[in-house]
Amino acid sequence: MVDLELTPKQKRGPGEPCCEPVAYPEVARQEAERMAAVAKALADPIRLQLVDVLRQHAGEVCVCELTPLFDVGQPTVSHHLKVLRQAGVVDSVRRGLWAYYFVRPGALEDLSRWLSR
Amino acid sequence: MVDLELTPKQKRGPGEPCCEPVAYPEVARQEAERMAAVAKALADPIRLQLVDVLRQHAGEVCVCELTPLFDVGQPTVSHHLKVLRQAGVVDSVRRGLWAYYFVRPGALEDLSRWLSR
DNA sequence: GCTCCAGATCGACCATGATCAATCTACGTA
DNA sequence: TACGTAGATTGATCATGGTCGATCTGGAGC
Repeated sequence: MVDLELTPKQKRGPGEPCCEPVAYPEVARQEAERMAAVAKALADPIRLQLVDVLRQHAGEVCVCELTPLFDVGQPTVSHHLKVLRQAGVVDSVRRGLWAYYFVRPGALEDLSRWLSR
Repeated sequence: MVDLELTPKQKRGPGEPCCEPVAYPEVARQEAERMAAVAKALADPIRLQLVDVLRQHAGEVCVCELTPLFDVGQPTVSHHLKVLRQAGVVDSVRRGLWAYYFVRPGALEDLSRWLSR
């Protein structure tokens, strides 16, 4: 055990070391930032419920079926879907007048695996 | 296939049904809201990096080692740790002058499993 | 007692984000 | 062509949240 040279400010009582020095490599930082971006997209109750509904109906769900599930207006649902789409969590196809949303395959896997390390 | 009775506003072209009606049970809603609370706590880059650092050093890490890892002030780091603690993601013990934080065992499992469900 | 330090809390400031009313854009139908 | 509808966009409002400086708390040492 090496006796680290400490300035008076960092002086510690004998037998009371603070803890091991901690390093946080840049690679881990960048991965964490990507995970945080996905987590941010999921950090709203309505958005998480949207994802839940979409994946339970494997395939596509029309926006006109999603909107009445929540007591917010249609523009708000549209906004939340946009946030999810920009985060790469969901995608959509237009067919006629209607827009169909679906969870992008594997979109949640990275975060799930990161969380369970 | 039952021909649903539609008001003129919901009238659809023949051969162009919107999609299957969607139900979202209350139980699923509540679970989603709990998941959203955890996701919210993880939705900040600094907080996710804090979690990352803590779990990589299995055991405890002193706040005085965490603070210099980020270019925000000490009160801000303290704030983020508080958010994580209130969400049940981390916990802390005080020992002497120092506070040691650690990831609560299994704290991230629920969200991870929900995501990969 | 007093002083120093680690960490938490407070108060204020500012940026972000959720929401809605109104409008716009396509598309389908008559 | 004109009209109605699904959904996206705009702009404004209001709440939330990240940040910092200053202060407070409590333990350790003198």
